[in-house]
Amino acid sequence: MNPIQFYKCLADDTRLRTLLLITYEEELCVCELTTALELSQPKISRHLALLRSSDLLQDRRQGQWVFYRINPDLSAWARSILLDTLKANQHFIAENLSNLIQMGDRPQRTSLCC
Amino acid sequence: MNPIQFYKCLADDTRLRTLLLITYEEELCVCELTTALELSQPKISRHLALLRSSDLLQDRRQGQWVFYRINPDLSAWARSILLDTLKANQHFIAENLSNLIQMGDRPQRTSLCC
DNA sequence: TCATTATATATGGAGAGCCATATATTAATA
DNA sequence: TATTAATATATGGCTCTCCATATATAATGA
Repeated sequence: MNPIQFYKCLADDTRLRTLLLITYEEELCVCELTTALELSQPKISRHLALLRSSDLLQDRRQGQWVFYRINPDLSAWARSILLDTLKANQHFIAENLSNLIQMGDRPQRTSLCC
Repeated sequence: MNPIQFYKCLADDTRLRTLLLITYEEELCVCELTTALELSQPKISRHLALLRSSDLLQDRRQGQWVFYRINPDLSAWARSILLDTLKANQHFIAENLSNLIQMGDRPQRTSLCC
């Protein structure tokens, strides 16, 4: 992971919040992110596309929903930095997490095992 | 330290190299940076001014030279991220460090103590 | 099964604002 | 006067955003 490209991804409000929320929640779909961030769906989708094409995020479709998670192949140091940033800045996404918790009708994840 | 502002500072080639070089060398002056990065002096100065006004760097004048170092009041998490980024990306600044080592007439630091 | 409609997500194109750079000049120190 | 560094200005390019539209899946009814 090229550090410049990595930090360009983190240097935008929408993208950093998205990355920290996904780091915290492990996996989120587009409609959950639009609710948490209170932003339009095309805007979210655009930034998700950038994060996907930069190999920071991985997506999987489940029915009508597309879920995003941190790319498991992302460099260890980059993953560490996301975690450290989250730990030191939990207040930064507090309101977004609150929006998420209050959201009704969150899509069910199909369990990946068992 | 606001994480967005912090990552905007890191999301530029000149600035990230500057920050990592200073993290490694502890303190560098503008003319050393121009040699290490092979860039024009106004370009370096402009980025240094941004890093200073964002409270990532601290400057001190010694004679005709101005030395920059990481602001000791920078948040611990932000300093950690600079260190971790350096550790994981030493190759990224290898050529710049090599330029610095080969530089003749590097200004003498007056020792701060003793 | 087929057609229709609704929901979820992605993308093309255009406009606006921001940022990095180059050049020229000024300031400060020796 | 020479060296080092900072700043002012103009310009080009990039990126964020918005709107409209396209695509994909699901649900409903005939």
